[in-house]
Amino acid sequence: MKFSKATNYALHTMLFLAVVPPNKLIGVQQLAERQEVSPTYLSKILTKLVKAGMIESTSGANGGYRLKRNWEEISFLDIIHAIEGNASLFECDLNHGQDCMIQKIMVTAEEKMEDYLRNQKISELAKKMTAVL
Amino acid sequence: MKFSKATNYALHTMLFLAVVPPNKLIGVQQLAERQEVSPTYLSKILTKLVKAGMIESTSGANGGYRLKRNWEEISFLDIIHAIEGNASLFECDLNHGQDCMIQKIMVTAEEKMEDYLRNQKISELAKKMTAVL
DNA sequence: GTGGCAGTACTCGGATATTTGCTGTCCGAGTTTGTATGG
DNA sequence: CCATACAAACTCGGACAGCAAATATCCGAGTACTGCCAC
Repeated sequence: MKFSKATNYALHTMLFLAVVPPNKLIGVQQLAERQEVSPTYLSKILTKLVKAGMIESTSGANGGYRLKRNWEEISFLDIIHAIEGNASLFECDLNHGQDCMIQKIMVTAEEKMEDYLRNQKISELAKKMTAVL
Repeated sequence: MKFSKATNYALHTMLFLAVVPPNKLIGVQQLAERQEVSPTYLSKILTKLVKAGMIESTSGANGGYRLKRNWEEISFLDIIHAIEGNASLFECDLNHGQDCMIQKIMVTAEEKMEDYLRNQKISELAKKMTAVL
């Protein structure tokens, strides 16, 4: 029970793209160097973010990634779901009569966390970061 | 990022022990049958609960497990921590200057979930279960 | 100078290790209860 | 009738096997920019 490193890379990449001048293309190389990760592995993570519609890529020389429009609405939860999937954190597959009370409590707990993460926007954090500089 | 099956087994076992007449010893066999799990595997999980001081075991014939005193205070969070450990769900091991804002947000989110689970006592749930019967 | 051509710098995607943690099994050892056996 | 021995029913703990997911690497293919060269 732990968030994967991939999620961490995805969050940091999104934050970086949000801080950098918008519409500027950033290559995987540069993103990977900042996080000390192999470019090929990071690119697989970014592919998920592309498919989730959060960023877009342009190939070829001087290519790279950048945020898509309405990126300001993207929350932490969106990014986490894009990487980890949308499945519930807890699933009771025991077949004990009625629906599982334990399951219900666990799902409710999970929702508490998600509620918070849904309100944490990458754009808000980016604003705070630039203010410090 | 998922809760392990072991956590599910632990929660169900604790709930069962809380519903059954107190001080009665229940063998691993019986507990394992109810959850369709191999007794040897379940015993490993129960060992963790013993070390966490939630239940106690007596060996030998007619031996088994039972709850310890002050079990009524045991929360879902206690059980989860006993099985999954106390480490934070999210750890940013990148060395990027100051402490990581992303890490802070993730930890706060985690605490939202934990706050809820800390208030869910096994004894409360057991009370509800018996009321239904 | 301008149109094509090759080289370069990228991303994309699939295939494939490597590692790690969860799940599960096996077995020997210790412990308690119950039973049988022998004096 | 009592004591001792033995068997049965347990838990305990370590060692180990299997498996799936996360992590990471490699490589071929496609794509866009740049510069060069011939006409």
